[in-house]
Amino acid sequence: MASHAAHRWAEHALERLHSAGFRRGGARSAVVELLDSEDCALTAHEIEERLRADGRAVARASVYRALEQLADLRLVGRLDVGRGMARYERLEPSGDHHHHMVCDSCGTVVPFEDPELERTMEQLSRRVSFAVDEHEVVLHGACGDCRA
Amino acid sequence: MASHAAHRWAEHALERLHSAGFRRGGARSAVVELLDSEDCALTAHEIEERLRADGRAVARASVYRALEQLADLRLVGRLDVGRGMARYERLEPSGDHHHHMVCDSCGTVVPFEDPELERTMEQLSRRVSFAVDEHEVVLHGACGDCRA
DNA sequence: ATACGTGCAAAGTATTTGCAAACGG
DNA sequence: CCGTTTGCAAATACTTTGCACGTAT
Repeated sequence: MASHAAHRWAEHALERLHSAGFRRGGARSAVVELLDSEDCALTAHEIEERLRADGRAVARASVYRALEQLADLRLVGRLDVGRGMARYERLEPSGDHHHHMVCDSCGTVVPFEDPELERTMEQLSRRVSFAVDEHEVVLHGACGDCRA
Repeated sequence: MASHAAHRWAEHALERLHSAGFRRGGARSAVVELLDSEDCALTAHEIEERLRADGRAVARASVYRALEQLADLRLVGRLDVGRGMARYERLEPSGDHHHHMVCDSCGTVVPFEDPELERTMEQLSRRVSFAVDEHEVVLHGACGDCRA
């Protein structure tokens, strides 16, 4: 899965955690490694599940704690697609990011990128009264399979 | 507050509920009236609170049940801005809608409209693999007060 | 009169927190 | 060694559900 750029995000993240004064514990590192290997947002439950499947079981509380710390350092993004549970994914230091489509019948979450959308959001951000530092776009609808 | 168009949304909603086979109960009607008088998304808790303040106390469960029914009929929209609780607001039959800016330090939610954004979203919706029937845009950042 | 609607209390789910034991630096 | 990190279990917060009673039609 992790076929992405030069120095993996995991390295960057662990480094940044270290420089922020965090020690290198097993649970947190496992969460970082897992997020590095996934290209789209996972729920805390999915993260716990996959770590257990990989033989690196980590307590649920530790997953949440790691995600909170990572989110505070802006190393991961928290995403809400309206199914009662938050999703988390790594944030590229480059600022590169995607948005999400959610199938309201089966729940599948699919990422998409759109430069035109980014351009519009950029301009919009300058026009509004808030100091915007992040934006989130979610499309709701039916995926290919569910249109049948 | 409710200074909006011709026949109020409340009438439209109650009518539609009726034609969908729902009886005109007190709790649900109170929720409909309240949503009619508010121009932006409220949490279930805020709705319960305001109804109580208005002397029309409604059980929490009834608030949730009413909101679910209204959402199913697409009379209200459910919105998640990432603070652990859902927000609800009326949906105009015309399709007119706004999006939201969330202040990450104080939690304030402020609505905004942007025709250019709508145009972009419209085009984007035709370009993707899903059959999109709704979209949601959330800007995160700092409101005027919190930038101090 | 007969279902549907409502309130209350209890059950669920997702997430957070307290605490003692394990561990990194 | 000492303070951080972790796991476990209990606590919280929001939302849903079961049931008995009230109410609209």
